[in-house]
Amino acid sequence: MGRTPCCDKNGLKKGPWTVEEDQKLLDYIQKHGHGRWRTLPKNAGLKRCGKSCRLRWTNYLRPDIKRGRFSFEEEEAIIQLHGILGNKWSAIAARLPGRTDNEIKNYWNTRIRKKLLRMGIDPVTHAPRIDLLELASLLGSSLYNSSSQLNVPAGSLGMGPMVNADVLTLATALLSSHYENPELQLQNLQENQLRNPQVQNQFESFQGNNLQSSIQEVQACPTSSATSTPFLNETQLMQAIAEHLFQNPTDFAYQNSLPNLWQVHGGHPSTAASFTNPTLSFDSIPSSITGHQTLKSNAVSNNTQNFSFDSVLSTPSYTSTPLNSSPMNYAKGSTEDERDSYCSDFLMFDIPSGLDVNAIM
DNA sequence: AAGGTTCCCAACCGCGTAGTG
DNA sequence: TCACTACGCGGTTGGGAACCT
Repeated sequence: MGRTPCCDKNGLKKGPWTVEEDQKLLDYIQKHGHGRWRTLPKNAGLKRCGKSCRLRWTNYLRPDIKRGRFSFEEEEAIIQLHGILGNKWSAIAARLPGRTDNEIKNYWNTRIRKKLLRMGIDPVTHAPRIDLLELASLLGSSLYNSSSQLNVPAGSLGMGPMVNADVLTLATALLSSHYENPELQLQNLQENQLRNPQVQNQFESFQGNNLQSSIQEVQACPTSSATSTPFLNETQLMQAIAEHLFQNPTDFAYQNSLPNLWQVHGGHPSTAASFTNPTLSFDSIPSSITGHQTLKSNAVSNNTQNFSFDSVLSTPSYTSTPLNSSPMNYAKGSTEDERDSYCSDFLMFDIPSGLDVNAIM
């Protein structure tokens, strides 16, 4: 019973690989293939366990490994795929030629994750940070309350909504705790929302709209959309979603997210007059890929037989929303860092006007 | 220059699961 | 069906590099 020890016993070596070890492993695999990893080290004359050899090969020695910095396109693809697949690093790596799951995982944890947090995006859900959204919601509702209480028309001063003192106090508290401990703040607010049905609906709505965010990410970044991104065209994106649903048949958030795509075009299927591109529809996804009749039936029930990702991706209405217009673009980064700016361009969310998010961030 | 801190990434660990007898 | 092996995956860690004070 039990698992056989890997490296701990038998005097097997651990830690960094030497050049000699690399050469032995390389030579052996080039001559014989890796075969059984378990027996490889013995045959190759290495004092390593098979697991260590496999890792060294797949993450470093494999000839098709691409080295160096991740390109903009790769980073964009990772974010898109992570929004669909979550922490399925191997699945993400499978769509990024030459990159390993370990490399992508490290890159996510050390760079992208932090970048998203800086931009107010929750790296787990890919939704806007709930704390900031709630603040916006509070300020928005205060507009209504203060208008009635003070009998001052909204925006009558030409500088956005009036905010009462209580809301200002709450906002200050929110923001200060956000700066002190953003992670904890997010957690606390999410817990609060679970006790607050109204906000919970908002939260679930955002979770369910992850895919929508992904679509906006793609379309809102014209220079990096399907035309220039070598990794994720619309078919690949659809396939990734379909695979995700196939593997997670109870993931209602994603099932719901598909019809929610209509909201991109005005919130209702009937308004989607531009959805006429016949080249890619839900019906074009083989059931063998989706494994989910519900995926297709959902689409059909929403009159989406002509639904096309292309139409979503290429529709200019969202891509051209100017900065500082209403609804204002949330998470529009500054220009100080080109990469950040680039990234923030395809992570845009609507926030009521009158809230200076840049000042908060 | 030196010590401390943070960042980054290669490698490890343990679990889940497919395959096999 | 069960026991076991082998592999692959995702989370975590350790140590060197880079940066800061």
